[in-house]
Amino acid sequence: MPNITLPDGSIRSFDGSVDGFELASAIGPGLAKSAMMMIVDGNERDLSFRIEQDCNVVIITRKDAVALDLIRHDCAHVMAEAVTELYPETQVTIGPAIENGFYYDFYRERPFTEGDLETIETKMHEIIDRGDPFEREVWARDEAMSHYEKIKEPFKVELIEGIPDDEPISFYRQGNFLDLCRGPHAPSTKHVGHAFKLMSVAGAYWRGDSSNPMLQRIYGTAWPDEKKLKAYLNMLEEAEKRDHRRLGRELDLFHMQEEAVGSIFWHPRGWSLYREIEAHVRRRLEDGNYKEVKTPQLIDRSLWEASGHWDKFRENMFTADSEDDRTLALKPMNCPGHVQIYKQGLKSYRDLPIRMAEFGSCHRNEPSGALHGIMRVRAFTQDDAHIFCSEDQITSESIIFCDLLRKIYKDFGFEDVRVKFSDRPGVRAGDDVTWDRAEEALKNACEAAGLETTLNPGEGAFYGPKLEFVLRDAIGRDWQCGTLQVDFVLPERLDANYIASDGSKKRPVMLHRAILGSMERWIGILIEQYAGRFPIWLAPVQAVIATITGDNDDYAYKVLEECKKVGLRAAVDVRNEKINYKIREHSNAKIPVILVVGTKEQENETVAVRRLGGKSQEILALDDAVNTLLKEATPPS
RNA sequence: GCUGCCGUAGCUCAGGGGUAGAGCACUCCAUUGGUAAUGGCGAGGUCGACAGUUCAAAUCUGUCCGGCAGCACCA
Repeated sequence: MPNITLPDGSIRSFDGSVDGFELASAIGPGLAKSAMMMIVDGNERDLSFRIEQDCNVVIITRKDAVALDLIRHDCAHVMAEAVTELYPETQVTIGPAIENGFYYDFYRERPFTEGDLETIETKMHEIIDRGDPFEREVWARDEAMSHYEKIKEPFKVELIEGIPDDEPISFYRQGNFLDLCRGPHAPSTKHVGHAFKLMSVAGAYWRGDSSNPMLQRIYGTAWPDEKKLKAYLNMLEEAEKRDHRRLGRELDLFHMQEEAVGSIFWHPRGWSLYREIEAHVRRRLEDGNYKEVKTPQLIDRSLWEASGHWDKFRENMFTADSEDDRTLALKPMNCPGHVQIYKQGLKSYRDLPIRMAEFGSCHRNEPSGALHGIMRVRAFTQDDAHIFCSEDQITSESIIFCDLLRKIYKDFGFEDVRVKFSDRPGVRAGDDVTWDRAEEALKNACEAAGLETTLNPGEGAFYGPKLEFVLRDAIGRDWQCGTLQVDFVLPERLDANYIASDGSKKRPVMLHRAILGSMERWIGILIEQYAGRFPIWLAPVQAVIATITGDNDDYAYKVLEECKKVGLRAAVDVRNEKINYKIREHSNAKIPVILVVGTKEQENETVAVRRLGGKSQEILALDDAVNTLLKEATPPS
């Protein structure tokens, strides 16, 4: 005799057990038709689930946000059915819903081709139109095992082995397709709808482990309706236009070429951007009482052995031989070098904290498949710093750091940053007591700094826990930029110490920290963030002076001189082209300001100020215009 | 690194066993024009590299290099 409480607070009573279909029908025929699944006391259930006891129930229709994952997961099953129908030799493995869609991993000898995707898609539409119901079955463990052993699907056997004993082993059947699955699913394949598209095929290791066999992953996207699908595909197209690799070329910022894979050739405009960013961070660091240093590129392997990098990082290091038979390594990190500076002379507790910064040029031999534009390269510059402090300074230094980081992110237009807290990994240095202290200190700092973090379990560095500050690029990929890492190990390995107030010798703690992460990655993110339309203080060319006719050339050069005198980055365009042509070209080049000078302006010593994207113009006296621009071009204070 | 796809002019792309194509960009000429493309002429390519098949390879095959997507790895 269940009494069922609905989201509006009303209660429905039934004489006997009731399933979701019956419940939805009792509420209304419209709901019965559009119902996809239900949530019973917080648990997602199929509509066919029988309710025996009093509970709270929410009926989910395709309009509900949670239905999105359901549709995508259903769609993955439909895809798996299509694939097994078309290519019976294929083994299915797993197929979850993900952000924006779903995927399914298959195992087969011959990989899928792009052409196969179309075939599969057609078959999927067919299956959806067939509208077979998704039917849940619960099997005994040994039955399930022997089923998959019999049909020779070792991946599924492995999955069953991983299901805890107290969990039911459920299958879902639709038509002739049967799949091990936790569920829930919509009532039938018809409920998936036709607003989906298969996007790509790629290899993916079984269980995400590169020592396992590689599966064939098909990615798809699925939405409640056609309109949302179109909007998503549109968004992808728009995102492609702000891809930093494309804008880097279009705006003449940098290029890369085969002879220097993973390294960047910065063009004048890109380098201007780079220098402006560096200068700004440098100002902020000076305000934050950091001292900037510079350490060697090539360092003898003995130091890397002592620091532990030779052991842990050897594969990623470039080496070179010197004439006296030494093996030198291009630095992949700056920390050992900074410790060397710290160790020059005795340090007292009174010297701490020491905040040592470097725009450290690092080389890492990244796997070729990891390289990505200027976001992931082999030669990059970290806005690195190490804070040498005592253990009881960890929290306060972390808070100061988080404030600085947020200030700098805000300067560059990033207000919302996701922060991951990575705690102790399985393989680590240092004892558990030390780890407890380090994690505690970092946690306290996050709280005090008002940072919301998500836990990234087991992903800390081997020497300590870390915070990762993550930004997202135009095509939805996440990139770690800033980081804060607590390290008790390196000072020990490299024998750094200080004299405490009681006269004893103590180990300092090292906080490894970066804000931008790498200049290169940061610029990549920045290009995409602004879609190439940089704020005027960062813009490589802040203003172009464009003439109407050749008679205005002299005056144009005079305007240029005035701009340059106050430090504005300006250029003239005295080409024999119409003003329309010049406007269009400099607008496409995303120059923030165009100063048009014609005979009228020349006679009155004025300029016509036209801003990027603006429709109108403003006539200003030359002095006023220069002063206004100068003010706007001042970096954030 | 692994799997798949791709590589033709500076860019975007067509073509495809027998003399290499377009648009934009570039050069030069004419045009001196008021807020997102003035008109015309011209130049520009060992068709990623190397091997093989063939009378003949940009085209077919193989190997390598590089790029792209994903996986793995990571700032």
